[in-house]
Amino acid sequence: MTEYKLLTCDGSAKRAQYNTVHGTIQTPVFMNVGTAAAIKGALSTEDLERIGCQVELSNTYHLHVRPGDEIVKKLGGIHKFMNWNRPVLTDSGGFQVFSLAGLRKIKEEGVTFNSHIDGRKIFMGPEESMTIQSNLGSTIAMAFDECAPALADKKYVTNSVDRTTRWLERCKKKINELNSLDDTVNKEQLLFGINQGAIYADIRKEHAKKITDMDLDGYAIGGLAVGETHEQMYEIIETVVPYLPKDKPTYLMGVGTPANILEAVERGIDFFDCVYPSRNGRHGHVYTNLGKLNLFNQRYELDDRPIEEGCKCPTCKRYSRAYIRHLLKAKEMLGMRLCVLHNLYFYNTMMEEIRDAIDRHDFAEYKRNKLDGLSHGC
RNA sequence: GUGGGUAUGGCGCAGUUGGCUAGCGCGCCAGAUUGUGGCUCUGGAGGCCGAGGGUUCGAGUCCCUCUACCCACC
Repeated sequence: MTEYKLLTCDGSAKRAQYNTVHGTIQTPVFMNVGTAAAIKGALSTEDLERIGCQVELSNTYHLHVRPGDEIVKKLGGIHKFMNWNRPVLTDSGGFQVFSLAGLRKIKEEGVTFNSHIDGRKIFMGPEESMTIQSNLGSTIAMAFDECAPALADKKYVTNSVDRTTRWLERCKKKINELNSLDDTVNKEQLLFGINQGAIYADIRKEHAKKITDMDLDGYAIGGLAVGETHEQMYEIIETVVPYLPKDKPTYLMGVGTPANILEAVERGIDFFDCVYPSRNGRHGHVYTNLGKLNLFNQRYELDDRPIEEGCKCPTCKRYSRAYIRHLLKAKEMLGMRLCVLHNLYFYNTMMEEIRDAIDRHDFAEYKRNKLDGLSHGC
């Protein structure tokens, strides 16, 4: 059922089609981030269809603490729960080990957190993460990893990555067991492994080789965009990608700006996700082909133009910068919603343009022109 | 009309027994934010301290007059 069909290559850039039980994903793709089974900013699944969202990303940890993965399972799994029938990728909770630092204790078996909702102690290891993701029934489950800080020293990173590798073996074993159970929501749930190693090329390389040998459904590069420079990030992608299988999807986790995405596609990445379009949208920062605008700025007070002339998103077809600015300043929910709709449409449309450019073997030219426009503010 | 109270940046307030370039919250103007806590953080602009006079080396602080507003009583 699952098949990664490589359609075209343009340099290192890949154009592929990924067939899953929940439908086909055209790559390169940007996954729209809906941590708690919803895109923040009051977007509905109808909205997501309207703005070209192919994959929605959701989060293991967040759904485990609320409403509880058992509840989602009883309600038929995350697709039925959200009323979204296209692919869903669930992040493993591994990143929360890193982002909720201070609230956690890492051991070989797993990690003890304090819930950010009510403070209660939660234990999560590879098996727990896989069980939760299985209960959710997402299309793609992510391995439970540790995202070490970019500035961590080499010794710490070596130990951390070794443990992440052992965790990955446990994830694989567990998901195979879960997929073969009778009452499993999605018996064809896929598992992506995650490459780690901070900014150390040799650790990254070794780790990439090891996880590739484990023959997983896809491969992510994690632990980037967490404090290192853009140049370091691009170098690491160039270091790692050659060691990952060509006939499997690659996923750069948590990245990034439109410019980051263009650079990473050029280096062979298929999947992306980032909170920027939604979080920035909520904060009134909107993307255009001529740079980013901050709609809170006073200069838009009397600006009756759409966010971007010619944009076909639901927001730009009807509403002005001045009106959206007013909504944002008045803290009206509609203000955030209109900005998030526009931003996700912008990202999804950019990915479509990228796919077309690769199809035409014209990616380099497309990228140059796009970056030239974006450089005004992105 | 009488008695009491209050006047400090757009709004709400602090300003100790008079003592260096008058502070705070909100708002405003900008900037951050990369596998999301609708959060948070960082800068910045803006005040002849109601008006006038006086005491003092020195007054937002003390005294006098006036003005505006608030409360009570007539």
